[in-house]
Amino acid sequence: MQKSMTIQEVAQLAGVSVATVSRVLNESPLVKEATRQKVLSVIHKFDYQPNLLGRDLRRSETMKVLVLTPSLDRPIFAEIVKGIEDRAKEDGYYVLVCPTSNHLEREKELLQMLKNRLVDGVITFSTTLSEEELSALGQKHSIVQCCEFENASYTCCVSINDEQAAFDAVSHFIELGHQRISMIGASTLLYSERLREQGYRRALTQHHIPCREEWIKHGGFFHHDGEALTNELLQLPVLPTAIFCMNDSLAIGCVNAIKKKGWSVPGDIAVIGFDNTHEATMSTPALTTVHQPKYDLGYTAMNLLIHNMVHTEKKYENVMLQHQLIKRESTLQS
Amino acid sequence: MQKSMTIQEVAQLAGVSVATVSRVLNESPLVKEATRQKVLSVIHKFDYQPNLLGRDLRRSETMKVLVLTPSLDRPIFAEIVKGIEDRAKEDGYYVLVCPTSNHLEREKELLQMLKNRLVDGVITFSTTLSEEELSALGQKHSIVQCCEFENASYTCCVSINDEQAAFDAVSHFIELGHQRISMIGASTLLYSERLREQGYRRALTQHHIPCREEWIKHGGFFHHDGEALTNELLQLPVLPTAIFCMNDSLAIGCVNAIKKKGWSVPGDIAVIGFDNTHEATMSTPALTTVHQPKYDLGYTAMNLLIHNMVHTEKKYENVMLQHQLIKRESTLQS
DNA sequence: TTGTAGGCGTTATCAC
DNA sequence: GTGATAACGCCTACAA
Repeated sequence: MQKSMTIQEVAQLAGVSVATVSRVLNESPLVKEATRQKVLSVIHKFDYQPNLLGRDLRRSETMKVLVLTPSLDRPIFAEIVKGIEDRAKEDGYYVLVCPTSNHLEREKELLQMLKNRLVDGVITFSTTLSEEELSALGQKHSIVQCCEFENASYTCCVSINDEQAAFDAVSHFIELGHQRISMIGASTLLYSERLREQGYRRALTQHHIPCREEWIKHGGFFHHDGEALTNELLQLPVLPTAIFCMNDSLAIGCVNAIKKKGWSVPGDIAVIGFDNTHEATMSTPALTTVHQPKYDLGYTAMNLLIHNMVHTEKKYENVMLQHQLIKRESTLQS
Repeated sequence: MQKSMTIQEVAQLAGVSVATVSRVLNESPLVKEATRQKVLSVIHKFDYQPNLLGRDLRRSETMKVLVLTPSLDRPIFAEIVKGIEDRAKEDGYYVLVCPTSNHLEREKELLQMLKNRLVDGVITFSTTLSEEELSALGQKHSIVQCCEFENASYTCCVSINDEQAAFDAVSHFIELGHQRISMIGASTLLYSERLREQGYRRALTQHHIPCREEWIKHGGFFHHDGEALTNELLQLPVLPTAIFCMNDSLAIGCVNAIKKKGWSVPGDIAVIGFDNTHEATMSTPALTTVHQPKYDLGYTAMNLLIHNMVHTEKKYENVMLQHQLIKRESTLQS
């Protein structure tokens, strides 16, 4: 990059001081209209672009927010990020998305940006940080966890009530007469998934249905994981008649595995997904699934983050938004 | 944020000058091991974190690269970004992903970060900028277009040969005996898509098959777009026996629409997709599709970008990587 | 209403 | 080897 114009040169060319140029740049009302025009004309003539590094350093804020996402190809994130961005725009923040691949080292590198004052705050979907690390970070900096979280003090979180959502889904199966209900998920490391498993167990217990450990499987986030896990289930001596999946991608893979065996959904086995992404309606049969208010989750998370970035006394709170069970063909009473 | 430790305070506590601390920070070899240890012990004791805004300002480089993507929920981008990130890591660059929603205004806001020296370079998938704007920008700054591009001077681009790729796909249909071949895509505004349409027409012409304009449809990127477009096709008086789709999501929607009408793929209508994302193998039938070397595209794009960020004499070149037609069930000879 | 000047936190060029 | 010190580009009291 060749060296570019500075506020000094603009000042000189306009015959005013740098302070005045700065005032014009920041739309200060205490600049005479005539000088303002003079300065603006120079700015436009030479297409002067302020170097915001100078401003950021001086103000010690960057108006940038980092969004840490495990991966870029999970459909649920796209809409959450929309919510984040819309709220960010209201206050002029930049939103920067960085995938971590769920890799601890990578995540720490990215979190360095916060410590190094390169960004003002972070929203994270699922962290690999320990409770202590997160608490320590949360005391000094602004961090909000979204959807998925590590339960720690000095920490903010916006999510749905995962336990209840799973309870609702499994209860729906039970109401339809199912007794042999399986559950497949991505990873037991996820707090949200442990909560959902609790909800799953509570629903079964409440209806005096015994819980079979071999019907609970974990293995990944994607289509092929759902297919693989379901294939494992389908080799069991006693087969489930219903499968509760931790996200819609898994559910699609699950449905596929069942169909490949020549069985039908929901005729032979019913399926419920999670998230209500657009995948859910593209599947045949369309998926019954737990709707997460994705846009609102993002918007709310950013809202909380902005509060904490702006005020010195942070609030550390867990916000829960409403979920909803969307009933579609994959659990239709036959 | 409470005011945090600076290099000055570290210097004082360690009983050395700021210059020495800076040297330690930057791993300069000309520091005596003893003083190095003294400084490091202070740094660790107080968990000093350098404010990189100061460094960036001083060095006038940020080691940050912006990736502009139309949306976050297009599976092809995830893997391209992996390639970008891996190359970036080799030279210590941060990669920041920002969705533009294909919205010109948003894109310009983001591009401001480049002009304002908040990032050192940009990789963009599809821009809404005009040829002139892009050329102007490309002269002063480092920009690489990836996969999708606006054909302008002072511009870099990494992609496959879209025209030839489409030609290959359609030729495959023709070899299988198809004569009534349709094509559905996202938007005629995309340069890549116009190229692919040329390839489509060339293949037909070369085999003396007339081109029917009503068999070419455009309307969006996603499943539901593919379904809607296919439904339009299926209402035509003369139906195609093969449909070439501009991406795998469209193809999945296309297959779905056909199956919902009670027809079979490839029995009644054969389908080819584009990109070879993981969706392609999850569909039933699995999709024949044009493979793009996604990771390599990203890696190569970042490589070129780094060259241009580092050297003052930029190279403006268009790199084409190899595509490949992957044959699967959706075009299987019945 | 405008200008002067100090400082944001760091690096880099000198001397010593 | 190490230490002053002048930038980097901008903002903002304070003075005028």
